[in-house]
Amino acid sequence: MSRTRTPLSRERVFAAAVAVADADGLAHVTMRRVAGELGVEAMSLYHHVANKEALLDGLLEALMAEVDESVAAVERRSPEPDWRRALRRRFLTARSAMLRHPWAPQLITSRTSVPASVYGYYDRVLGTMVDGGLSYHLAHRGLHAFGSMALGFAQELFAPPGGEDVDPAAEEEEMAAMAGAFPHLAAMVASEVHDAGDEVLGWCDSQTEFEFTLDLLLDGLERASRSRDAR
Amino acid sequence: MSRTRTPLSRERVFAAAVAVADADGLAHVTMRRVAGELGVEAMSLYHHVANKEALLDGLLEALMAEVDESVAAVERRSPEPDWRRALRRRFLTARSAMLRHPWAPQLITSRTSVPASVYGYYDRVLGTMVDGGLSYHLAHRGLHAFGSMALGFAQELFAPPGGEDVDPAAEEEEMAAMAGAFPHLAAMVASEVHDAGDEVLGWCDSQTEFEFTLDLLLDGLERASRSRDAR
DNA sequence: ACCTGAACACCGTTCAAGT
DNA sequence: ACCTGAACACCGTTCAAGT
Repeated sequence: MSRTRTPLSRERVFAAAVAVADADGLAHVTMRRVAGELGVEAMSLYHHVANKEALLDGLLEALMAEVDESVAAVERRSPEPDWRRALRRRFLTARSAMLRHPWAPQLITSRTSVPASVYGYYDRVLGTMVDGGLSYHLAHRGLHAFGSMALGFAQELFAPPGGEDVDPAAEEEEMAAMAGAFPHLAAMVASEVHDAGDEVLGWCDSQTEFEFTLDLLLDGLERASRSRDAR
Repeated sequence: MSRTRTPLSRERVFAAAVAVADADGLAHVTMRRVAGELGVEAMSLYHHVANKEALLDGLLEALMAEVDESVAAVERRSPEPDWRRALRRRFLTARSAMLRHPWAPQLITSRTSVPASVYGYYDRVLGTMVDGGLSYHLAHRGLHAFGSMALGFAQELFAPPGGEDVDPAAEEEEMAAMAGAFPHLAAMVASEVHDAGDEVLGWCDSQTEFEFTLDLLLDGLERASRSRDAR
């Protein structure tokens, strides 16, 4: 039994946190559980992270590192001079990275302070807009307009982030109640399902919706840039 | 000491939950704390709500009831036939209601299933678009594009929902680090502060940004509607 | 220096017991 | 029918103690 005790480190702690979140969802990322993943007691973690907040900050840092890598890889392969196309592709790349970690949106929205890695990412987004000819004023508005879309996810109210336990029975029940109580939604579902021929619960193609909204914002920003500077 | 024990009820429980959230933030909305607010033991709550999830669902229902009231009051006072102006005003009314409860965004994004009251609200938003001449297909895209903006809040990454404890020292420190490490963000802040003459931390007018993004989306939807149906 | 056991003050929730 | 006390299995965190 040569239990070669690899010494703990911040990196190992954060990697374990990612593993737990991927496997069981964000709610299971507890000091005790992450420690268990490393074959150690909960209290040992406190030698490497100040407290649970710091653990979650590190979890977000690890996630952003993965996003940054994905984005950099794509942009190295084929540089894109047009700012709109560059941002579009970058956000969709971020999205594909985020989709591998369905707990990401909930983690980001729960953080009260944004770690440096997120600032770094947004700094590059801003740089792309300014290099593309947008004023700082309009680029600033662009940052706000994109919001979390820059990181690859929209505020999807009817398709929650997931990662936690989703009750399909409750969802079914909601759908049934919906048909009776909400005439416009029911008519819309009927109309869209008719066009798509898809099954009822799969009719929202969030990838398509994401791209549609993104293009609405990109087009609007460019139009504002071409006419006069906004406001 | 005539402790006139008003009997518990779902309504009283949810109202107490709102009071706790308003006073101390969402994290303090616990079974024990809400019960304490009502002068009762935690276990008594279980006679009126199934569990904590149900308590949070009720909290959201109470919030939506307030939003619905605000919106209905405005729309009774002065009906608005134009769908864009109607939605714009409705979302801004929702926003002013949400701003009274800074814990609202976090509550909504944390919910894994959306309660009926939210469906009702979105059903009316959809109805407004369809009555305004948008196809169900485009109106569906509109619902996704608005996302949480329909409820009055954007995914503000650099101005977190708040309600919980915010550490001003840490924020100060982040700002200082930003200036050195993130050239584009630093230049943007400098440029915007110069134009506005405002203090450093107050330069993001989220009301203005919210309206700008909202108009970008409304304009884009109308343009898509006027040309041909999207996609 | 790094890890740990026991302890503290909290959680949500169950269950048998009170009125 | 409605409320409760004690208990259980969890949290994050502190602190004195081990190696």
